[in-house]
Amino acid sequence: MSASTESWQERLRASGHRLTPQRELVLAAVEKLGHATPDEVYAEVRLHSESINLSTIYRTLELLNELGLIRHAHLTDRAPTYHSATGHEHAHFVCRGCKKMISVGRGEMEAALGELAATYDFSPDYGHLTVFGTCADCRED
Amino acid sequence: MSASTESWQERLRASGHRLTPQRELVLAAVEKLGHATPDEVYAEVRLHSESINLSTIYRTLELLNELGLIRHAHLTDRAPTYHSATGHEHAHFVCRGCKKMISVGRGEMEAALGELAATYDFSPDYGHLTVFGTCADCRED
DNA sequence: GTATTTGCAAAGTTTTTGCACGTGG
DNA sequence: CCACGTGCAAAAACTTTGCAAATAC
Repeated sequence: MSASTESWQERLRASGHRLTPQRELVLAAVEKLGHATPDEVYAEVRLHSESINLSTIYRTLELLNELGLIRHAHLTDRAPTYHSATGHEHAHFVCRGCKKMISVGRGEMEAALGELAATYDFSPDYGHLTVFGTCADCRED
Repeated sequence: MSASTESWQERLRASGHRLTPQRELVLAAVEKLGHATPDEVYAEVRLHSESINLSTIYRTLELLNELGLIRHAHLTDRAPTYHSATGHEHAHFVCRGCKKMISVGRGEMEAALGELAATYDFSPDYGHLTVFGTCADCRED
C-alpha cells in the first residue's frame, strides 16, 4: 500500500503536472469514500478545505482519471461514480434488489470470461467489471 | 418478432396506461435504432412526427422502461443508452478506446459466467451485461 | 520568474416539472 | 365525458469554460 502512495506524485510530475493540495485532497477523498460522485467528493474535500471549488473537483477527477489513479463508472442514473485505482483489482456482482456488492477476484473473473473474450478478440477490463443481477436472498421465484 | 409486437400494447393497457401515437413512435424508434440516447430517439421520432416534444420522449422512455419494454445502461459519459427489451437478449463488450460495441449472445455469456456465478449464489442479468475493455484495434502495446 | 492551476461566475447540456389543452377509451 | 397524456416553457441538475489572481517549482 505504501508502494502505490509513493508513486502517484511521481506520476503527476512525470506527466508535467504540479502537485497541489487540491489534488491531494481529491485523491484522498476518493480513496476514503470508496465510491463517490463528484458531488460527494466535493463534500468530503470541503471538510478539509473550505475554499476548494466544485470546478476544481471536476478538473481534478478528470486529470486523475487520465493518469489512471482513479476510475469511474456510471452505475446510477445521474452522476458518474469514481473510485480508487491504486488498490487491488476486483470485479463486482451487484444485486439490483438489495444493492449488496459481492467482490470477486480479478483472477476468477478472468478465468471465467477469458475464453469468450478471446473469441471476440477483446481484452476486458477484468479488474473493473460490474455484473448486475440478483443475489440468493433476493431471488424468490 | 410479431409475437412480442402483439403484447406490448396489452402490457400498456394492463398497467392502466393509454396507447398513444407518441408511445408507438418512441418504441419503434428504440427498436429501429438498436441503441440510442434520448436525443437520438427524439431525432428519429421527429422524422415521423414534427410536433412531438422532447419531454414526452423522456416521459415515454421512463414509462417503457418501467414496463420492461426497453432497458437502459449508462455506457458513455453524458446520456443513458436505451435499447429494446423485446428483441433477443445480448450482452456487450464496449471498447474504452474507440467506443465500439460488440454484441455477445446471452447464451454465450451465460455459458462463460454461469459457473462462477453459481459459486457465489448469484444470478447475473446476462442479457444486460456490459463488459468494458479494449478491442483488438485499440490494443497496440 | 513563469507556466500551471485555481476560484469565481457565467454559460452549456441534459433532464424534470407545472399547467392548460388535447385525446384515448 | 373524464382521466390520462402531451406540448410548451421555465426550472433544476449537472458539467464545462474563460479569465484574472494565486502558486508550485
